[in-house]
Amino acid sequence: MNYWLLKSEPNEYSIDDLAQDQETIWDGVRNYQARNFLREMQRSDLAFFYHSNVKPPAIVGLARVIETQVADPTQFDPESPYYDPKSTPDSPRWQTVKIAFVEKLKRITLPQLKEMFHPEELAVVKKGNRLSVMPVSSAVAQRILTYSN
DNA sequence: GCCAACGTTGGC
DNA sequence: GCCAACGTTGGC
Repeated sequence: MNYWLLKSEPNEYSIDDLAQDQETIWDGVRNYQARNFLREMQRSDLAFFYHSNVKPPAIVGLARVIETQVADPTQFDPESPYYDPKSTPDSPRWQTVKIAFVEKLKRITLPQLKEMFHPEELAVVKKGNRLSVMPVSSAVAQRILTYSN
């Protein structure tokens, strides 16, 4: 089983939104590196839910991957800001996953994460990192879970 | 609000 | 295929 980190701006979609919805399709990712990680995800993988673009940014919860290789529906929707006219239902360009709410965690802020981990251990503490989907090693994941329980 | 980092676009 | 210009992310 693998661990991941998913960034979201809470004014777009927060952990409370996920707690209310219980599950959601992680749509709107339009970065190839992030998509490649989404393609690697397997059912029952766990993802840390991270709030970005707020003060302070923080890990706030946990989600579980419940369905993989989901074609992002927004790529076919001309009304969506994520519409991709070059993508067809026969060969969708953007795959994602469906995730389910697991729990809210005791918040770990970015400054705290920087104290706990080196940039090589956890990409989200690296300066200038803009990737919205990234892997987390199980050693790092265990330390986060221990800290926030 | 600023701006560093970095991905994407498009002219050549 | 290079790279300058441009746009976006996201911490500060």
